[in-house]
Amino acid sequence: MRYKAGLETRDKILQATGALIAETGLEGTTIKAICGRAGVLPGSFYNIFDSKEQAIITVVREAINAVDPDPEHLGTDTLDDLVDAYIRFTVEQEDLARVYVRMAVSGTKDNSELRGRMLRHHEGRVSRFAAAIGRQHPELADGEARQRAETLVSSLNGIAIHRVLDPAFDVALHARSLVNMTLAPV
Amino acid sequence: MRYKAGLETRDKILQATGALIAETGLEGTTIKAICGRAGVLPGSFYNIFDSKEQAIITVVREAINAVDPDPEHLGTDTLDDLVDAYIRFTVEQEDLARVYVRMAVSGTKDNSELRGRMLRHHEGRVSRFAAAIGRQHPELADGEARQRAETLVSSLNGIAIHRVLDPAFDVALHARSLVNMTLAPV
DNA sequence: TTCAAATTAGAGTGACCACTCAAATCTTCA
DNA sequence: TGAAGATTTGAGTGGTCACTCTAATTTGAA
Repeated sequence: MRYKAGLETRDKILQATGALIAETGLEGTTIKAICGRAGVLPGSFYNIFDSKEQAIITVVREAINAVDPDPEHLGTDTLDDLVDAYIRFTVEQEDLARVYVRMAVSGTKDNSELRGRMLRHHEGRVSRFAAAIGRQHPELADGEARQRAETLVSSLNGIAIHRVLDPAFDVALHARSLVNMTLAPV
Repeated sequence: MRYKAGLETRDKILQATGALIAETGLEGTTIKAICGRAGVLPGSFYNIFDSKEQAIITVVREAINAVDPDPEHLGTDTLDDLVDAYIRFTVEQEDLARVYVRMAVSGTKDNSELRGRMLRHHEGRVSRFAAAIGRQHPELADGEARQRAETLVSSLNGIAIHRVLDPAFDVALHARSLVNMTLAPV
């Protein structure tokens, strides 16, 4: 992918993939549908992406990065910023959020490739949450902040998933409640 | 299904389905595999179940019921009992837990059939959690107990899902921490 | 013993899907 | 401008899958 044409094709494919996920879920997002929508042929698709999965992962990752309150990882984000970004992704991109969850639980228990990647992503998020907690409450031991971050992030995942099931679920309310509990003194 | 033979076939199919889910995940759990393992032919399968999905749902539901601390819904269960049962299902039946989550997030946003059923199930669980919280802390307003139960159950879901991704994740630790936070005074 | 209904047999169906490949064409830069 | 390499073309492949259908067989109540 060194020429302009390749980049344009890539963009068209990613856009078509995102639109299809929103409209038809993962079921409707076939190679044929993606290519048809993007005005591209399967050969071109596979010239750029190794697999359908790779294209989908790219779409999700870019959407997640788009709401990052501190994309450069400068450590300037507060816990509220981080939680906000998380909620925004969940609420504004619910279709992608569903796909994200779905990828996480797909495959067998020893399908380590994708799972490892998601764990690393989760790990990074926990670290940032822990750092933000530490900044806000310096009296907290590092280990304590980290454990609270772990509980918080996993719990937020649960909130997000429930919202995927029930669009009326008040994500913000429960997220706030979790943050308060997390920052409460022992 | 009025004769003994039909019931036996049903059992064989459910057992084979459960075993296949544990061994190969949802991908390997095809009609062909189920029938082969159960020593049954597709015709028999479809004489008893309307679809593959129905058989899988049956397996999951029966496994969840099997760990219910109060199957008769007498209201004798404590919050710890409920959380324990939840954790047990997550840890001991991790393959089924993964399938459970997967079914929840499968399909499109308006695939209301299965989703509605799971929401009702979740709703029932929240009610029992709320009742247990109320029994333990009668000074709490009903609405408050219920909201805490909602946050707790959703958060536990998140914990469970993370455990599905990372078998080393200490579910019990984080669950306990959540319970403590939930029961803490405002 | 009879017979209607339940159950099994098992080959078959049609659809769909992710992905491939070799030839043709285009793009860039030396 | 030439040529190396990037990109497109698009028909094709091999496979899998959930599910169906009709005829044969078995069951159990009357």
